Amino acid sequence: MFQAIADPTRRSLLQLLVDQEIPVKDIAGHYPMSRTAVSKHLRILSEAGLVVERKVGRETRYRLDPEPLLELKRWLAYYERYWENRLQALKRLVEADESVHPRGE
Amino acid sequence: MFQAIADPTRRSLLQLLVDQEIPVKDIAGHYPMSRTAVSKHLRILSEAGLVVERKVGRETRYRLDPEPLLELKRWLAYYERYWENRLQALKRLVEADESVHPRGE
DNA sequence: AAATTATGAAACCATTTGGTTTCACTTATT
DNA sequence: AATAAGTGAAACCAAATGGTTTCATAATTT
Repeated sequence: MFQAIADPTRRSLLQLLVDQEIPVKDIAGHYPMSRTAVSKHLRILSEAGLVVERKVGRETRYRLDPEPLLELKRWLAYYERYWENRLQALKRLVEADESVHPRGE
Repeated sequence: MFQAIADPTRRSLLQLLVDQEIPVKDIAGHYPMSRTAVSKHLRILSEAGLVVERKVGRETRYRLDPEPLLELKRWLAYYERYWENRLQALKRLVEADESVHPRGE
């Protein structure tokens, strides 16, 4: 999953597929690379579960499945409190300084 | 940044440096690879701003700087509403089903 | 039935990545 | 002053990555 979203093209694909189901040909139209290359990116996203494919006639349509991003959210939540600590420490510094140099002085 | 956290060793390093400042030698002790390899991972994290280095005598100590993860949080927030939509859709389905098969039946 | 369209698989290629070993350099320690 | 310790830079290597082109196959259109 982390690997899947590491590539900028793939992140762009996720955004494109956010609430539409699009066939490979049309997806590829948005990118400067070959259709095959796009197809390979889609496969990687699919293996990460970030995208769902559905065959309709001779085309394969893809759409976003954001569910695996929950893992990322959990991972991130772990660090969130640390940067909150940092921000709070900063805030305390600012406030301490204000008691010495009150606003409007 | 996305690239930096794509590697499992580097994610592990972030966790290790969460609230300690540790010299390279000690960091490397936690990993099966060479000190040089760990050092290269640390450099990548450092370039992404996820880690801060400080030279103390002959050693270089590292600690986490979670600030760049804010970008990840923002990226994630964009998709958050989509999976919330999905969860709500699921919830509606379950509730609709319960009106047909009430609980305790 | 023949031609066209949409696609993935395969073979290939250059570059990046994650690792190694060796070496030089700076900072302790004895 | 000599030795040891902590580190990064450099050269090197195998494997992974992101791309290409070509080909086979299945579905659609004519």
